[in-house]
Amino acid sequence: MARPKTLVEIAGPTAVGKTAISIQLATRFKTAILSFDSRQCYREMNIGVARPSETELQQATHYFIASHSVHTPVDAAAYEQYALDTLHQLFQQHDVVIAVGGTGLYLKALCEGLDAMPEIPEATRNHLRQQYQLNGLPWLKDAVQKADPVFAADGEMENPHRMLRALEIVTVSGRSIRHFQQQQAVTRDFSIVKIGIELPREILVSRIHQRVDAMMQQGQEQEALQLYPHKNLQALQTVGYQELFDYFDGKCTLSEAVEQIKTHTRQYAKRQMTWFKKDAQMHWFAPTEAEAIAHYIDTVIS
RNA sequence: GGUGCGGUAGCUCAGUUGGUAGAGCAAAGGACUGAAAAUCCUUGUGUCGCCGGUUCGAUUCCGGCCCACACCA
Repeated sequence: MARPKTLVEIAGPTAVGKTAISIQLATRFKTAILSFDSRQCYREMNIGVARPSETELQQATHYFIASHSVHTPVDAAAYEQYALDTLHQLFQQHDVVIAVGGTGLYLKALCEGLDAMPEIPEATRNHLRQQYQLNGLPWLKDAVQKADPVFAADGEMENPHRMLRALEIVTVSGRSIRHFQQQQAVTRDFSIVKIGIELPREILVSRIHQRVDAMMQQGQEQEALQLYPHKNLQALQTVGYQELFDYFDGKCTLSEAVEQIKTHTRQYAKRQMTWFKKDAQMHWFAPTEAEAIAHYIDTVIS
């Protein structure tokens, strides 16, 4: 009989100290780490997304870190598939696997699954986005109103991403996106322990500021410059890059760009906390409590 | 020292032909099933620089003062 398998996930805002804890836990449980970070998976991005260092990567086997290219972007559904495949393999050798990251939607996809949706051909997606670029929000509202009145009735009709998604689905399938969104969480064949890492806001803010300054010292400007030709790629709609692209475009000074990076990182951390705090299953710890977390995991899995 | 321009929300500013004021950004809270480090929603009382005068009423008009910037000496 197979032994029970457990996924221990470590969630929290950027710069809170998740990487160090996850490596300590992976070492302690002699296991591997699966990331759920939507940006550290791209090999072209390193400094700006605070990817774990080479030294850190050698201390534990990491998955979904520098595993993809910005030219073949990952989305939440692709992540779910990748993560489940990876876990299937890892659970052959380990009873516990550590997941760590800050992307709420990816964590949700991993824990609860996403409903199956029709595939959207590239051509359709590009066409609709182009129409929106050309004609703006009024056109998009009108198009959604006509094509998917069900979504238009209760959907976010000021949110271009959501409207474009609804429009893609109805264009391809002829049915409302609501038809596919069953919202029924799937049951995984492993159990899940949710750990949240948090710090008082002022402390997190000062850590964020320090980290941004450190990134600049490590050569983030150069890293961004190399990616500047690809600034419109989806993967590069990322804090720490867009602000420097604005600087390269002459829209602001370098120090203004750095201030913007700090501000946007603070705002991002706040959104992450909003997402994770509403999860009642999350057990919260400080980043200094690796031992307490390990004990907690022991009591849960035994 | 003189002249000019300004001093309004944490910041940048708008405005009130006299009835105590509003945008953007920031901040705070929230949403979020294939772009998610994305995208979107909600929230604006602040001695309107200080002191006087006129007025039923001044942030708004008048006088003085202080401060900042620019130019002239």
